[in-house]
Amino acid sequence: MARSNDEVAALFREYADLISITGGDAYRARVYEKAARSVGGYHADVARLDVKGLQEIPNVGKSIAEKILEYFRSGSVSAVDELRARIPAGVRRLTAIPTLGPKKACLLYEELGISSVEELADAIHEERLRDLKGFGPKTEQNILHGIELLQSSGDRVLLDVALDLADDMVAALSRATGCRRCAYAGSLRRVRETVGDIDILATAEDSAPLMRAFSELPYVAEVVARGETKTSIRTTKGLAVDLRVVPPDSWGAALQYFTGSKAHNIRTRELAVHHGLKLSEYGLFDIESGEKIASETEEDVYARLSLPWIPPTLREDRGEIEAGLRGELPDLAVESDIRGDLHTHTDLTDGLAPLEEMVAAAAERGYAYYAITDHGPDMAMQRMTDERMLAQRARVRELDGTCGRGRGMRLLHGAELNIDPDGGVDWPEEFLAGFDLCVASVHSHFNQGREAMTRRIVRACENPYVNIIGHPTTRIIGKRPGVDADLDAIFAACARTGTALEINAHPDRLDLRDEDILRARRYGVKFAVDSDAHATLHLANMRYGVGTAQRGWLTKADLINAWPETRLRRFLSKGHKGRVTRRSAA
DNA sequence: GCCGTTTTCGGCCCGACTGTTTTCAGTCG
Repeated sequence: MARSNDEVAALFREYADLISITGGDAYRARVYEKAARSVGGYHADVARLDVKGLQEIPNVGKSIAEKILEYFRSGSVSAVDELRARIPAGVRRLTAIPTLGPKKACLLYEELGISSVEELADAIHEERLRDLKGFGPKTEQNILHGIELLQSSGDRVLLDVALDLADDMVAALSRATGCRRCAYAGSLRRVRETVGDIDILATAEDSAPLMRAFSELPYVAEVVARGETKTSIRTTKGLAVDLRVVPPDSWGAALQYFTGSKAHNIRTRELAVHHGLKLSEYGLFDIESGEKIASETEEDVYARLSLPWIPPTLREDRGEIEAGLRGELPDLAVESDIRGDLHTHTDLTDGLAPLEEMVAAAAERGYAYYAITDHGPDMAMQRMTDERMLAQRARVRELDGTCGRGRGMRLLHGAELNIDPDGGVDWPEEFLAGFDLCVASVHSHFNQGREAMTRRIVRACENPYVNIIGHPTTRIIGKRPGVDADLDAIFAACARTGTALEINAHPDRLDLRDEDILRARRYGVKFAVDSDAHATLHLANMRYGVGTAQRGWLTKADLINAWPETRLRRFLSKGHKGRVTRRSAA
């Protein structure tokens, strides 16, 4: 079930689209888009706010506040219903076709009555678009091609896939003649969990050799647009990539511009206007004199807008501009702050590498501590027994303090428990007390009702030996939605019981996701960024988890695995004695 | 329809590329 904020956001996005399609005031449409974003990202449940509370949400004024109230009172908003009655839903769907926007969609509907993607394809084949103003043969082709792309759903790709490709492209372009600097920007630099297209930025006096090198990369399937400063291609796997080339002294302004997000850029450009300046990818200019004020580095550009440099992971217009102006940007956690990984597996259960190899690989990463957390017996196929677990523990104790910097890497013996449908876990408390820490996760029965699922996870938090809720929503990006649970109730339970929420760093999961982290931190919850590694190579996924933590505005104080070992052990004791004694004995 | 260290009314981000338009509108990011 969607959060009520998400329902309202979707409604306003639809309303904004309908306003555009019906040729309504473009500024009004934009206001609804902005309100949709603000509501979607707002921490409090809009269903529980009154007019006054609603108007405290940015971009929500009296009129929009009243529409929100109307929605929760009657289940619909009459203004939206009126436009829906005028424009079939299929017309809005037309605007999902690349190169086809609201204006063309409106014309197609009004002149030809076209109200679905299928009807549009038929109309083109029957040559019925021929005498429509603004539609030529090339437009027809582009629409047909766009429909193909839409139907083969040029989906967003996962962060790790896009990053590998981008690294490769940047390396290739950096070798091209005349390339001064080259880097990827866009959502990839902001470490979004999926990437719709890759933006690459380069500087050169002459762009031609770079554009040529770009078009000739081996995995280019199609050159979509080709200009002097911008070339767009589509890869053989359907991923869109843009290359922008600007003069060398525009590097900072261009990097700022192409890193986005769109909403963040709009805010920074508005800020520029308030300073009597104009901001573009070429620099920050004085409007009156046309003089260039800043352009060489991002720091320069932000500084002239009275802002500190804003880390790319924060650039989503989620309050970073306001925080920057107040000098209150968080000191974000970085990968080198991570002192250890608290959720990893070995070949004792479903991991690929033996304990010794995992420990050696962890030591290689310079960790101060490292936890081994294989599955408990509830995951029947793993054939875990008390004996096997205790034997592993003995071996972990032997290896403890034999690896890493100065042989000082401490090993923690833990388990990844399974949270059963009632909220119970694999072992009784007596046995759990022997572990240094326990991660507990949902692995089955994903479709329990919201209440039962919430109760289930809250009960796991209340277990005195459960320290971390692993991949809290169990979503798999693009494949399985997160469980339906009252996350706010779970966040409150975590804060109350001293249970950390995991930020699972596997690029398929990234669970919790950034928006939920933003909400959870308001409850005072602590987090653990874990790789959930099942092989030595997976330990390096930590970078994606840290990026996600940054997108959730977390500092190292928020991450239990960025804490010194003593502080971590105290947290793991959850206020009871058992675990703390083991620690002091060690 | 929202918003305010230029404003409670009059603004509202900026530029590139494409296609069809002989001067610019539409779309995109």
